[in-house]
Amino acid sequence: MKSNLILQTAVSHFAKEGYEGASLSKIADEVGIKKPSIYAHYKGKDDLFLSAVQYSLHTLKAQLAAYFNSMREEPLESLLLGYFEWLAKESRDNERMKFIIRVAYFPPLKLETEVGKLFNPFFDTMHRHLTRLLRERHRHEKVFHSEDFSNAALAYLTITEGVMNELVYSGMEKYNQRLQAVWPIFWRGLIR
Amino acid sequence: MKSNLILQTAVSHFAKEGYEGASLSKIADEVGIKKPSIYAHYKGKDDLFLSAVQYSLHTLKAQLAAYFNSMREEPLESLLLGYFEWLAKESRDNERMKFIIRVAYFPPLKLETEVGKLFNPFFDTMHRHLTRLLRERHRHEKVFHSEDFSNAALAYLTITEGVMNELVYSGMEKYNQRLQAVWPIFWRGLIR
DNA sequence: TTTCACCTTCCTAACGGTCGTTAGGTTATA
DNA sequence: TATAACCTAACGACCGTTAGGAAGGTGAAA
Repeated sequence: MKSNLILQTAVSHFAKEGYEGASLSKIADEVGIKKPSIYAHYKGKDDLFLSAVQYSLHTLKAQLAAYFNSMREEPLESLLLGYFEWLAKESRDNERMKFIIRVAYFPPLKLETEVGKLFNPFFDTMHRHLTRLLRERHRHEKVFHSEDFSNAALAYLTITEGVMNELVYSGMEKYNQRLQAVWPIFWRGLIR
Repeated sequence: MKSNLILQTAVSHFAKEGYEGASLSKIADEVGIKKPSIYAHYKGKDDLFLSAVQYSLHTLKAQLAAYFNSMREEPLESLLLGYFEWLAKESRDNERMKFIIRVAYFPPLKLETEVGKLFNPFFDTMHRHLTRLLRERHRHEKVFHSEDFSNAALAYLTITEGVMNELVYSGMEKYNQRLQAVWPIFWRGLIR
């Protein structure tokens, strides 16, 4: 499927150079075709970009579901902390995570609203599922200091983003450093 | 000073469109001059961009020093929490903060190393000053759970970045929401 | 005090290059 | 035979940059 190869190459280029910085010529070069051939698969640069966003979010969603499902039986702290390791492992080689973060924070101005329409439901779903997870765990075993699970989930997501930025920007070492700094404090503040 | 007006306009454009997306024509238009006139003040786009980074970091550094100095006598939690309010107020109208964050996380590829040379000392200084502040406060009054002040400072900075991203991306409302979610947990985890 | 050279700042015009995109044709697959 | 996938060629638009010159101010020499 050439169309999919174009998409993945595009993700990598958009991640590294941004929407404006990436060029269809260079994407086509890496795929091994000529620039106009891209138009046999996508309507234009915007279409390719939005398809890349959609594809990336869809893939991430599936991976997240798989992770949380596989950790269903684990203790809560292993699950929440393991998520960070999982994120690091997942985003080490592939550039999809970097692309997602870049687009979330700095979408191209002219596609801002359309990007938002793709992202906002994603974040809301994340928040909702996490809130439910915390609440259910608390029902079986009173682990938390507060019963405001929505805010606890939001706090967790905030920290996720904080260290994830460090991951895409400064690499694995500083990421682990940050994680080890912030997690004990956060966890201690969270539980009873 | 026309040269300074160009610089500030450039900051605003680079913040909104990124290095590749911003164009010298549009910057010149907003300043009220023609594009080649920029070359009377800066050697080229790269020079203008790096000057903008330097100027922004220099200004931020001065403002930070002023804030922490003015809060010298305040209780620690007021100082640390007030910093978030201060950040929000400072970055509401001006685009300098957005520019700084964007450049820190997604510098133009070809200027990556030079940008790093400007940013890394800045973050290191922040981390060092904050560590010292926490240690000194603890000497006068035992407030903290742990005595690893370096990691506590790092955790604080991580949270700062996490919510600050929310500020530049989603605006004031979601920023406050996140801050109110994460702060009580963080503070509870930090103190004895 | 005038003159002249110099420098800064701005301009118009134009350069080569890259961008995204389209037209139109070829080839292979279904 | 129709359609999808690719090609070459070329389009207009914009990019950063340079050349070359006009205007105005500054400061030293006459």
